[in-house]
Amino acid sequence: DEEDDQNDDNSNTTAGSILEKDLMAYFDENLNRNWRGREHWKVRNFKRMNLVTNEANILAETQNVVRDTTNKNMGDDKLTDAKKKNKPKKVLEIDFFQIDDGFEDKIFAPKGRTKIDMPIKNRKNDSHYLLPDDFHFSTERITRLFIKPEQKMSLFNHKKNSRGDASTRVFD
Amino acid sequence: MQESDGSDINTKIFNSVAEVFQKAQGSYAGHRKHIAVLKKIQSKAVEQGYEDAFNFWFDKLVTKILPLKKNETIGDRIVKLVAAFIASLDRELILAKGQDYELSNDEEGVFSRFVDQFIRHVLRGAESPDKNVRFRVLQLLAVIMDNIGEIDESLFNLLILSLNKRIYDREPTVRIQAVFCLTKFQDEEQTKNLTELPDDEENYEATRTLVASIQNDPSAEVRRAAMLNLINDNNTRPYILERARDVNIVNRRLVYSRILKSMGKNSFADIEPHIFDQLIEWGLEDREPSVKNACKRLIAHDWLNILDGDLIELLEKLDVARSSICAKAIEALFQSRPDILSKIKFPENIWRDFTVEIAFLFRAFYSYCLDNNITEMLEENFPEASKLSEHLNHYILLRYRHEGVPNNLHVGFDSNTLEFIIEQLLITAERYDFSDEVGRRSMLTVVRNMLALTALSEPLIKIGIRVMKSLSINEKDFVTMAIEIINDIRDDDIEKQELEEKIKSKKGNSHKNGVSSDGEDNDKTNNDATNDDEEDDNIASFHSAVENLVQGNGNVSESDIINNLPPEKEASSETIVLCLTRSSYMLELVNTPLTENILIASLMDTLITPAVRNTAPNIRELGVKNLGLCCLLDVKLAIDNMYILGMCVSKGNASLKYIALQVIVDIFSVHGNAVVDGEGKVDSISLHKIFYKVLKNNGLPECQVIAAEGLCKLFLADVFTDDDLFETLVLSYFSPINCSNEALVQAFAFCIPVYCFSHSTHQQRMSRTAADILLRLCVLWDDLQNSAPGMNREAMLKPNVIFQQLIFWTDPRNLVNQTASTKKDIVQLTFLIDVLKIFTQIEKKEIKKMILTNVNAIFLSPEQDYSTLKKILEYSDDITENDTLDSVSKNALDRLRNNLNVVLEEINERSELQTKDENNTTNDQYSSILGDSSNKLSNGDIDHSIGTINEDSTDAANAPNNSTTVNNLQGQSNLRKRTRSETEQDDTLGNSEDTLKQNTSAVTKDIGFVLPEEKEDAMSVDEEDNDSNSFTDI
DNA sequence: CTGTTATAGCTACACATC
DNA sequence: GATGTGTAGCTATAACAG
Repeated sequence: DEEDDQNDDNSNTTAGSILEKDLMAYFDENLNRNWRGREHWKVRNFKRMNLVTNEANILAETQNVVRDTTNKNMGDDKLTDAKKKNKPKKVLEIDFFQIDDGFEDKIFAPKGRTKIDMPIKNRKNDSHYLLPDDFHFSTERITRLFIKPEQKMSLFNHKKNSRGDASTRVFD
Repeated sequence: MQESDGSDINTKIFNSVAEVFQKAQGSYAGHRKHIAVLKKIQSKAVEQGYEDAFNFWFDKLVTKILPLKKNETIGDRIVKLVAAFIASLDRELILAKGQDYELSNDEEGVFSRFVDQFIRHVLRGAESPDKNVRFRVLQLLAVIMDNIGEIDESLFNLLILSLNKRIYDREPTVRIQAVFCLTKFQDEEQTKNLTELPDDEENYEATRTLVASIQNDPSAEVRRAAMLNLINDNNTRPYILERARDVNIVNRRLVYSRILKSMGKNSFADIEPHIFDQLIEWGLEDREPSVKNACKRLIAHDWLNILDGDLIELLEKLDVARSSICAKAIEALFQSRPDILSKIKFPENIWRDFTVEIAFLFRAFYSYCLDNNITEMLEENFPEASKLSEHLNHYILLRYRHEGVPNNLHVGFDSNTLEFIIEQLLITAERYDFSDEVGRRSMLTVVRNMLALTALSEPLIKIGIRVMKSLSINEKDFVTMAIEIINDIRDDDIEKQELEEKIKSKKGNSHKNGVSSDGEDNDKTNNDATNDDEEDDNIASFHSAVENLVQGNGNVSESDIINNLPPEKEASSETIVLCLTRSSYMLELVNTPLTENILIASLMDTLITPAVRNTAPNIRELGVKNLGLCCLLDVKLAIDNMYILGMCVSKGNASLKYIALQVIVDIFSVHGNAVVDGEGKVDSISLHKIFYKVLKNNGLPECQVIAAEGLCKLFLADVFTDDDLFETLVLSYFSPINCSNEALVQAFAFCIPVYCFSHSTHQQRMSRTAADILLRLCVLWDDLQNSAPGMNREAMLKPNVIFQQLIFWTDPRNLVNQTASTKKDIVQLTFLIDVLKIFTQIEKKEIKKMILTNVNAIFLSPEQDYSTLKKILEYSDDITENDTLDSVSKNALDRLRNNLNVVLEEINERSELQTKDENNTTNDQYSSILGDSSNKLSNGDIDHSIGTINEDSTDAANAPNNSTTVNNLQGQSNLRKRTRSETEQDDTLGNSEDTLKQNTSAVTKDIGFVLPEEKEDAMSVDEEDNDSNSFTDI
């Protein structure tokens, strides 16, 4: 616990120094696939930031790695086992000489009540399975001012300064 | 024929064919031989009068492979064998016919009977309940389709009917094969009918069916099959090419890597220009790198090769003058083909003969070299600045004056071409090396005089001003020059008006009072001609000005301009627009505060303020934009104008709203909250209300987007921190009334996660509001499901998905600022507590289930606060006891409770372990700080207290709060339990006095959210909307 | 250089299974 | 309808021939 305490302090100091542009790139990268929003987002976990390199994280990560590798080894064994079981089962051969009377009846059986057609509602789709227009929202876009695009606001690292002021900067 | 002989031969045929099949299933190796054998068996059978027997047994044996599932190698081999056999027979026949052989034994008849029987046979399985059979049947048909020769009409009809049924098979694999079959039945006639005949359910034309599939089939692979096999002509091409926006990545990529590539040179001629542009833009802007790369490769590799490396020709095809995406295209080109860079040369002799393509290449090449620091190329290819300015001047004169320049070379140049060339040169000039003073001065002269031309197009004004900025010594110099140009334009106009008035009054013409130029138009026979005259005048003054400047009399001092008092007459509205356009582009580049910029202050008085008050909408909008730009330079000015800007948003028409809203957001972005709430300032609440109003008004979707994007910015910057406003923001993301506003949805899809994950205070705000958001949306969804059939029920996400979203947004593991304490973060837990708290307000079993089944997505960890976890457990127990749940929900809830117990157990174990290990020292310390932990000291509490002593501000702020809220919650929970049971009893009696009822009624109000006529306060979380309407007065 | 072939590795999508 | 497994269709890299 004491270590945790220590690490907390470290993280607080290092975390503040993440560069704004790295943060912007981070969000742009991670939200690239989710641009359509709504039903199109996937629970894909955000790629964890590897920008912060404080002791706590290294510690935590190494611990995870240790656990992971042990797990992986176990899992690997299981996987390979499973694969070995699966692979040899493909020794199928048909005896074309064996023709019993009824075999065609099964194959050409009437569909009966089995549903072999697509539901009607799936046969037409107004979207035509096309993507919507892409408005390309990005950190670049939301940091620049509407009427003065050359001027960018600094969104992520303003916290330390003063609240309620977006402290704009000008990049030449 | 004797029976014994007959059955003997019959058996023989069966055995022979079966033997072939038996061997052929093992490998592809002997297929050639097998086919020869089969042919031999067949011809022998025919000879002996046993044609039917062969057909019978062949078909029967094929039947055996029909149940084999897709990709079963045995099945595939036999299918191949059949295909190869039939193809071989067909080929033989064609060959024989071609060489006019006498067909001795009716081979043609044998073949067509064989095919006929085979197809009829396999079609028996076309509607088999076994999907594998259906797949194999269609697969067999597909592979023989090319080689079936002529089939009779009844079979043809049967086949077409079957295929048109199977195109709607349940299984995608079957449909894919059906598509393959149908592609063989296309012809030109059908594609014509595509556009000429109306849609018809009973129309079984293959092309029409395929077009329906390419657009409507849910399976990407089916659409892909249709795309790649649909006949490619003028009628079908749009359907194929629109797949460049297919939701499936592979399909999109194939448009570039296959379709367009195979079209080769025809791509340029056969595709309509606007579609062509669109394709390139879609490709180069695609979110998927693989699609983007496919498009880049198409342009930079395939197309350039087709054109023998002729870059200029490629640029012609890309239509550089019209298409804005070309800059990206050529950048990709330079990147992937560095070899062509060295081949690009701009010799002196082509300088006066630029085409749009050369001009574009010139500018793109320059930018690329500059961006990539290829200095040797820069020195080699680009002239000194004074030369550049000369050339620029040459094209400016060509465009804006018709005489005095040798015309013969440029007879074909229209004004658009020239303007494009000028623009390219100016873009180059903006980043040119002007270290040579003579060059700088001459370019400055050219640009200043260009900007004085009243006929100058807006893009040229924009880039001209930018060039002037880059040429200026400092910002003050820049502003001085720009304002001088603006004043000159205005003064000239007024002078001209006065002159004309004199002439008119001399003529005794009565209609002079009509507002200036509008009246003038009547007198002019040809508007263009007059403009040109005017232009010639300008060019004359342009020349004299050049003279002056070259002689060094150029710069007018600041005081000169200020002393040049504004004339009393007003400039014409056209002139005002010219001035405002120039000033806005100037102001966009200015950063020094207004207090140090007296000239701009004067511009405010003479130009901008009157423009804002002007009645002409376009002038007023430009005025507001200019005003906004000035406000960005000065807080005081911003404060003074907040009210008027608010009025513009609340009372103005759509386009005024649109610009004023942007201005307000930008002002907040720059000045923060300093512009509101104070002596003589606008109330921030009133401004919030404006945002609510715009956000809710789906009649103006563009404004909604600005409001949403703007609010997100301001929340991100922590300028705005109001929970209710934030809640409204999130609600509008999920609201069904906004489902068709793509830009809005995308803005939120980007901004909300950025907000939640950028800071823990942001995530806490989401956590605080999330439960209420969820509740409101659940009610809304329920209502939507029960609404009139006309409503689109898909317009809204299901509550379970919304809940998942909210869980994701409140997950502390997604924060960017990952620290060791992240694991202890309880933001998500407090959200869950709130959800469990409002759980009883949800009435529908269906919705309860959707909530509970997702409850386990919450992140639990023994690092988290003990009492909070405990609280969740208590709520869960409460629900289990008092609610009748279906088994799925119950299981989910039990799992949550189980997990909670495990975690709590672990915390207990750890703390016990710790107390043993650490000999009480630290614990004593902390317990004395905690003071009240009378029950077993838990590790969670310790962690928490550490957080409190730490300087971690958020923890410090939250710790006490959380514990109190938790306590309150418990109280409320008990209270609520009672209320709830009472409610259940009272429900039938219609008692509506308790708080719960109040809540529901509040919620019912929100149903108006869906119904446009009642939408007024539907979305707004803000309760009293009607009190202070600061912006509706006046 | 350009194009082909072989190889391994990757990811979004499809399929199977419960 | 959520899950895990399988696979199509690349992408990258190298070696090699033309």
